[in-house]
Amino acid sequence: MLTSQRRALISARLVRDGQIVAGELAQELDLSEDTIRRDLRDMAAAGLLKRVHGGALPLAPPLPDLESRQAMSTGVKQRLGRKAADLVRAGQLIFIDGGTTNAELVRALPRDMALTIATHSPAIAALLEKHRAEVILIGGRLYKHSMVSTGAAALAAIGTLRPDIFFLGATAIHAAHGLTTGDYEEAAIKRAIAAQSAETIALMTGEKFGTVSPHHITGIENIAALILPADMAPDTSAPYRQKAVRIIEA
Amino acid sequence: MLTSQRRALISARLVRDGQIVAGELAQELDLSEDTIRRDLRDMAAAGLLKRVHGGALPLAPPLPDLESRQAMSTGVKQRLGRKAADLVRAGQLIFIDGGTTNAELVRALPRDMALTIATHSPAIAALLEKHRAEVILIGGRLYKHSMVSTGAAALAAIGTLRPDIFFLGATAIHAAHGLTTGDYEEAAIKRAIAAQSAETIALMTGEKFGTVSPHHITGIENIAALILPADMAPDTSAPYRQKAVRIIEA
DNA sequence: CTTGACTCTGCGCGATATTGCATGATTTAT
DNA sequence: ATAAATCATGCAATATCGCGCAGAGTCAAG
Repeated sequence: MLTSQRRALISARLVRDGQIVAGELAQELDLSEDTIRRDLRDMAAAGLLKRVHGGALPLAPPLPDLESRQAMSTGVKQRLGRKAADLVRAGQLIFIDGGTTNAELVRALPRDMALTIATHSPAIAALLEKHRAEVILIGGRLYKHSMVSTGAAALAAIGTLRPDIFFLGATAIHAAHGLTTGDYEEAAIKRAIAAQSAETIALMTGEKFGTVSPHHITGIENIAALILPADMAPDTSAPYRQKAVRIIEA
Repeated sequence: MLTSQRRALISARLVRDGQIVAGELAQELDLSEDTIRRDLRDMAAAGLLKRVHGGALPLAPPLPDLESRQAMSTGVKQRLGRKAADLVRAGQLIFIDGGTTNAELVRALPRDMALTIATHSPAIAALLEKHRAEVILIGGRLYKHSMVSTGAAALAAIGTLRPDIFFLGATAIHAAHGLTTGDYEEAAIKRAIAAQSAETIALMTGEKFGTVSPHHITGIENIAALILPADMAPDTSAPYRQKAVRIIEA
């Protein structure tokens, strides 16, 4: 790869991602970090970017929305959300759990798709304003930590639904202990939704693998598909591949 | 995440939220609280914010924010919302209708007040995340235009509540025709909530006065208080003053 | 064809920066 | 008044940095 090509790529990435992380780019291009650092140093001297510890930033900050979203490194979650959206078919009733990863799923859903979407997360419901889909909001007492409806009212409302797909978010996943979360009520709700649904699909970011939280949701064998980042360590994801779960890499 | 990005995020949050809570931000960014504290300490030393126990505050009241908000003509809604918030007492159960004016009411509510707040608006519910109040979310089919729960499920859930105050939003208000709105289901829901509540308080911006929408909610005589802008034409508000309604000017 | 100047790249090294944890002090809430 | 939360500090582990050096490739003059 030519130097000028590489520098053009750096400029393009700054526009696209709003940031450059020297170590990541070196690994991606199979170059030493020194080379990237030299590029960044030179380009900073040429006034093309702002050098910071760990990488570089654009001289003028990008759009506020883009900034805040990518600052929180939602790239992984975006990829998971897109893969999940690919599994949805027109006419289905899908249930979407709370959480920022599932929010990315909503953002990835085509706005004009004919769907019925149920959720117990007000944040997810609010995101669906511009979508054509019919939205069923599950009410109840809001559990403050994860901001989803819980309690008897929520359980009763869920009992009337038979979703085709339940997109599940959990706090932790472990080969032996399955999917777990931190709150008793929250776990009960997720269990109830999963029991009503034809299939449950879990979206999990890498740091959750191999960890366990106090309250059990369901075993891995009850998950129809597990969506996880493609760049995970192979031995981390190996136990789940053996459990005959469908693995989707994003 | 790059350090300088994180600090930029902190600055952005200070403008947006008017405060930083160290523990919350640490959890959200998956960092130790020490790192956030160090950021706040350094930024305070650099004169970018004011360090306080538990987090940080902006140095000066965020003028640009206020400016841009009022440029979007939400200034009136903010004033209405503040006056409405003044009517709330600790320990009460209040029901908050949907809409941007009621969103300002939520923003004006003290975050640490002991309350139970019911709402059928996912947007209002999402705003209450940082509040100490218990939140009861009314579920149902989301009516897309105003993004509130409607239908039998919502009506049933409302029937179990006896709110002290219902903060009502409506599309139109007229001395003879009372409060009206554009959707049949929405009107039915608002009627049901008002019927359950000890008192109903309406927040109305100036342009709604003297107008009528197709579906009737309730008459002016059933409104305990009407909060309206102070800078309205006197003859516009005169008919409502004569109806023995309590008028609160904001 | 050979040689030398030049550039680019990767590696090693010591210096610096960042982060998380432990500890004891301080503040806040109940 | 007591418990819990928050804080500052020191320390150790890790990441990143800048610099010098050497090998590989390029190019042009000899």
